[in-house]
Amino acid sequence: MSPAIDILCRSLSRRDTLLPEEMDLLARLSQRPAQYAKGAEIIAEHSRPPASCLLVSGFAARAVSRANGKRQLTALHVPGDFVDLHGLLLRVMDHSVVALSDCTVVFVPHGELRAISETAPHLTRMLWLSTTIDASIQRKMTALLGRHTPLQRLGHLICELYLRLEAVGLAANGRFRFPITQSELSDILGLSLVHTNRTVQELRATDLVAWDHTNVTVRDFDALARATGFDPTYLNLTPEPR
Amino acid sequence: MSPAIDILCRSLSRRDTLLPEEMDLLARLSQRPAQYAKGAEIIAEHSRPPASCLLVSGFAARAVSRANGKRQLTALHVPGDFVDLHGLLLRVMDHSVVALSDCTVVFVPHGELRAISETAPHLTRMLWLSTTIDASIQRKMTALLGRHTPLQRLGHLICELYLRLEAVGLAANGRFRFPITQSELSDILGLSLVHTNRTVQELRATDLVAWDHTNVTVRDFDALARATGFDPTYLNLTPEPR
DNA sequence: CGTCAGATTGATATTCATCAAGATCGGTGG
DNA sequence: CCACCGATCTTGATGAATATCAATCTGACG
Repeated sequence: MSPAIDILCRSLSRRDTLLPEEMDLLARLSQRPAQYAKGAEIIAEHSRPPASCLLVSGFAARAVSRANGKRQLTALHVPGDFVDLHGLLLRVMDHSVVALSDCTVVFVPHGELRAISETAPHLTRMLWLSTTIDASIQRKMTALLGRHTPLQRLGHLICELYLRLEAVGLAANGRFRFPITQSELSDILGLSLVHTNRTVQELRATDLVAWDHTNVTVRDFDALARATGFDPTYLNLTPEPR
Repeated sequence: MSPAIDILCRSLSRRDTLLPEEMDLLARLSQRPAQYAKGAEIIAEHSRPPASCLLVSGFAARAVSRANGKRQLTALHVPGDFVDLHGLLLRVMDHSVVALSDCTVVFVPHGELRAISETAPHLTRMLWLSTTIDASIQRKMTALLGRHTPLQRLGHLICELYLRLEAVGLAANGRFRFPITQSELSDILGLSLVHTNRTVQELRATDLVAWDHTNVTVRDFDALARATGFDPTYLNLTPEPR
């Protein structure tokens, strides 16, 4: 099995059992691999992609740019995320997808995904599920931006990322690589660069998290979760019949 | 056909053609009707609903409440919205749904929706689509809270609501009913009540919108859209093969 | 007429953005 | 090896945006 499908299966299997024949269907999908350097645009806003992009390694984000030069990163993606699976249904991209680090992706043609939706109901629901989990995360982001302090937003983001990365085997013992600049972080948190810097320092001062440039170490996950109101329900990391 | 299924079909048909036999499948779904008074909780956070809620009349919202008493309304729902269709896959609610006005809803059992997903691929994609449009709207909300001024958030919300209500026949000639208190509005916009009040006044002062308690009149939609950066792409109101 | 929810206003405190400099660090050419 | 450079991080100072507090106003309704 290709690394791309392997990590996708790992991600989906955390939510419900995938049958061998379902994994097989996934393994037989066409894959057009591609590499993007940090900062590159993977999918352009307003484009009509003919294939969906599965992130295999690196960090990517959905981005909305404004006329005044401001930018909001509305979602952060980790390996195993089927970043624009929804493009299968939405057709026209209402945002762009950018590489926050060097990224490896594969593109899977919409036609073949649609074929799965015609013939494999449970696997279709698993793909549907993956878009609804994305939506759950998005909802949480909305609540964070609306009613949480900068420190809570940042701490919550760290908790979330840790669990998401752990689910695909990319984090353990409280540690994960997070190669992101504070400027990009400010576009996620909806803050100015200066304020983001001060918030990172504030988080460090709590001693709950150590953050040395590209490595984040969560020293006390439970305390961090408590302090930021983190409740992992929305990540749906419990296997359920779907 | 029941009013519930009628309005659902009207909403879906704006996105792609529904075949008569697909409408038929929807019409044969069991419906448990229910009424909720303004302020009532329709679905509780952390519950495991056995059915999904279709909003037939009135306004509802997803709500996330915080320990400190603050509340964020992460999404606004209008008639025709299948408010918690995603509950079919997510199982456990990570937020509550509340009635912002008196509401009529019907509940459709998950078992029957799952049956559709087993036998009617295109209709399944249409339901999937409806959850991804919800997600698009949520993404937009995130961008609004992160990088837009209060006045832009409010104006953008008005533009969006107008088009969504028009799509199901509940708005015309720039007018629609919007029975919401400024306190609730502040929970949508992520602002304090006082600041929300001043923002509403600021919007009125532009003369682009008249707002007399429960009736909103958009005087110049294009100008309002321009001023708030509104681009309707994300609402997917164009029919496409899905 | 009294009451109550919602809208509005003014005053003040806090948070956050912006502006303008430095400091740090890895890489690169001489 | 060293001087330089650009990207990133950090700091201080200032002003604008927003929250909070405390009234007051308004209209619907018993």
